[in-house]
Amino acid sequence: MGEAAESESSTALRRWESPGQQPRSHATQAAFLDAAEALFSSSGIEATSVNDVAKQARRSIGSLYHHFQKKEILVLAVVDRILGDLDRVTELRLRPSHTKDLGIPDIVGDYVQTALSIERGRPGYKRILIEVGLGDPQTRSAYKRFRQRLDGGLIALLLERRSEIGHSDPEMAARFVVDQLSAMLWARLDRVMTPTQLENHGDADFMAEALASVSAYLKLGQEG
Amino acid sequence: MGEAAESESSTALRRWESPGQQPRSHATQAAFLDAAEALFSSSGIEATSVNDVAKQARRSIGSLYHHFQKKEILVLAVVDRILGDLDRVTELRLRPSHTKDLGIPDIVGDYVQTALSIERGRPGYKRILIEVGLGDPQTRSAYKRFRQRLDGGLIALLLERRSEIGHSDPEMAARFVVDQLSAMLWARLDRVMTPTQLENHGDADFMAEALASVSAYLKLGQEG
DNA sequence: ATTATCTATAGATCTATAGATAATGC
DNA sequence: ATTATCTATAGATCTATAGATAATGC
Repeated sequence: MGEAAESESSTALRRWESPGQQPRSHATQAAFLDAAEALFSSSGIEATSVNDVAKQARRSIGSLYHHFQKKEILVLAVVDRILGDLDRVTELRLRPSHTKDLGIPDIVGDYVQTALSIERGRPGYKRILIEVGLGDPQTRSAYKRFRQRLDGGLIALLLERRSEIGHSDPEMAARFVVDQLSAMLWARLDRVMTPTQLENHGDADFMAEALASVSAYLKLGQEG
Repeated sequence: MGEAAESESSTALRRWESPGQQPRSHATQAAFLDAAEALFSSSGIEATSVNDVAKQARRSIGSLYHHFQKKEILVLAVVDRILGDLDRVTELRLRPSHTKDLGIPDIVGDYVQTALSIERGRPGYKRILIEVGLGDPQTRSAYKRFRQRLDGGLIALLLERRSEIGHSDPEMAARFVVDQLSAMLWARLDRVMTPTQLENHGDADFMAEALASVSAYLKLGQEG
């Protein structure tokens, strides 16, 4: 639990950070961030007024503006907190100690389960990232950096096990597989606007078919 | 070419439809719809004011409200037009005459190409459907009906060729494949917030790998 | 003395309407 | 006579600030 550990690898941006000398500041800021994140993810950012946020946080609008100079800065603070949390979770999962001695199916299974648990633990966070990212290049690239670390990490793990892969172009095949998995996960977890044909099947069925697909496409266990 | 044809199969809702007795009404309404769709898809609906729409359409705000009683009704009209157009395109593609004598790889290739051309011909339409759908169950179910017709159509075509499929559960496998393809297409076409590992590869590479994956997973040509 | 919080409100949108003017079609 | 369009603006938000009051920490 070294606090310094996150400083290097974080894709978060920390574009707000008020001086905040009194301890109660942290509780208040957290209350505003919690309220904002909840309202933003359920109703959208533009549809949420700063007064809604203050009301939900049981604080005044004046206090909100004392901590966050503009609505935009509150929004970016919410985004930063989300990206920072995601970084921390994925950093743990990608540690070599977690993955050594595992074959490709286990690695892929772990990736799928991590993704499912992240999304279910924080439903709607992507809605926020999308709404902000559409207008803010910095958020877009911060999110891309996060995805690149996560997906790039999985690709590296797959290519460390290239002896298991029978596909004639393992580099491209690994990238294709990562695209395929993350796209399907996104679709499966967005229950609002992306209907899927397998939504009546449980995670176990989904996972089994995903592994079968990856295994067949990569030609696992048949050296090329 | 057969105006009555669309009435039965359309998932569109036609919830606005002003009387519009004068011919010029149609041109004006189209100008408002064009302007609204363009602004909504690039800036978002909430961020676009009705005044922006009127300005872009080179008409007055009063005229806009003469044709569309509220902003909400303008929004729903834009959505209806999109869904109606999508219905028409996919209806053509799913005609039996287009698909007979084709094997599964050709069918899948055709599906992928149709999807790519739809999205590229109308970039950003999904942003509108998502923003409206998040708040409006009717739009959500209309879009789901459209997707169900399209994906269900592809599944039916695959299952008509079940003798080509070696997978032990062809029904589930067909559904999985459709989910997989549409998820990847969505990800590939959303260049804003969904980074992909294959974005530097052209459509030909993407298509080749997608077909290879489908073929390997379904075990095409190896009777189960 | 400094930081945090609150109430009240100024000022900037944005939606929607009223009412006058112009174009269309019987 | 009816339909379509325009200008001007009322009324409802919503963001952000001013200025007073309360809590904290040296």
